[in-house]
Amino acid sequence: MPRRCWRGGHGWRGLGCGQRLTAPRQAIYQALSGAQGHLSADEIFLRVRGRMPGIGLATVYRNLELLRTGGHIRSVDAGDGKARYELHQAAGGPGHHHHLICRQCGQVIDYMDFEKDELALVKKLETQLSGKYKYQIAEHDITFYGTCPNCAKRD
Amino acid sequence: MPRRCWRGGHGWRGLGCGQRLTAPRQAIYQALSGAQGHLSADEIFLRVRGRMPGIGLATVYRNLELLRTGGHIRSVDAGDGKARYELHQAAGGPGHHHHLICRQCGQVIDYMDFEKDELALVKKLETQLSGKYKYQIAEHDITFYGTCPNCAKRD
DNA sequence: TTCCTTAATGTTAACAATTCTCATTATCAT
DNA sequence: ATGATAATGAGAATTGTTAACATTAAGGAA
Ligand SMILES: [Mn+2]
Ligand SMILES: [Mn+2]
Ligand SMILES: [Zn+2]
Ligand SMILES: [Zn+2]
Repeated sequence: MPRRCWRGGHGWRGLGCGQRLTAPRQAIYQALSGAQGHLSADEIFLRVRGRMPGIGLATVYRNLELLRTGGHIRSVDAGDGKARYELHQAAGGPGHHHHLICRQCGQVIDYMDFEKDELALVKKLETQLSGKYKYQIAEHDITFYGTCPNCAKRD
Repeated sequence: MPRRCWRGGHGWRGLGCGQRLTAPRQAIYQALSGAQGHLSADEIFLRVRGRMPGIGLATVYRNLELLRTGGHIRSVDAGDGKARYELHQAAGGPGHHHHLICRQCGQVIDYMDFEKDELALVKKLETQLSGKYKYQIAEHDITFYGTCPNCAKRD
């Protein structure tokens, strides 16, 4: 008979029952926690490999997916063909924010300049859309695209 | 000496100087124009190949990129690993709208329920961000993610 | 502690979307 | 019509990501 697990042995919030707290997993989490977000899988791989030479790239991908579905991190598309990751607020990341992305160099800026207005509109839209299209809305994303001052210079 | 081109020979808005109006290019544009948006490169490829059996997939990719940088189309990430494309408003597409995407099946819904409120907020944000970060902001994207009624049923 | 189940790992091959190479074709300014 | 060269089609190559599989090790039970 399959033994049920009533309390997770380790204390990591979001790591479900049966999921183990391994060294690579912690290292990948710390890599994201250390640098401020928007790292790609291979950037994380290189950083972790500094302290843990034997780690495999597949392990990085596997754990990023696990952390993502576990709600610890979210992925960001900077338009350079590779997924980028950042810590969620609840996992020690920055607060709720949105992105300003340079179409030429891919720079990603976190901004939080909206306060109440934005939140109010988002709430209203969520209610309206949820009712009209019968969607259960889980999250939203607001992104502005443009040219950063650096790229504007050599244009 | 390189001859300069003062007026494009053909009349296609957005096709720059030196760019030629070829049959594949027109067919790809029409494929997007015919079906209502959110087609992937290989979906476009298959449709165009119906009327133009010799076309190559690389040609589709090349022209999608050209149409995109020319401002005729924009790409949408539905989360299924392949880029999807839709006509811009000015190119005969639907009006300015945003997206509601199902995380499970990838369905993309165009919505336009926002009217003035949203536009006002976006304008305000654009001004504020542009000033604060010295970005030239070209476009924005607002997307809500969730579960469509179909996927919610078999959950 | 020791044992056992099985989640997780590292290596490697496989994959799918996209881009590149290059010889050939076709557009269009002259 | 002609010539310069943008664009094409065929296929190989590249890239980000996932799958297979034999091996290791986390952590609950005894
Ligand atoms: Mn961010
Ligand atoms: Mn759309
Ligand atoms: Zn830039
Ligand atoms: Zn769905």
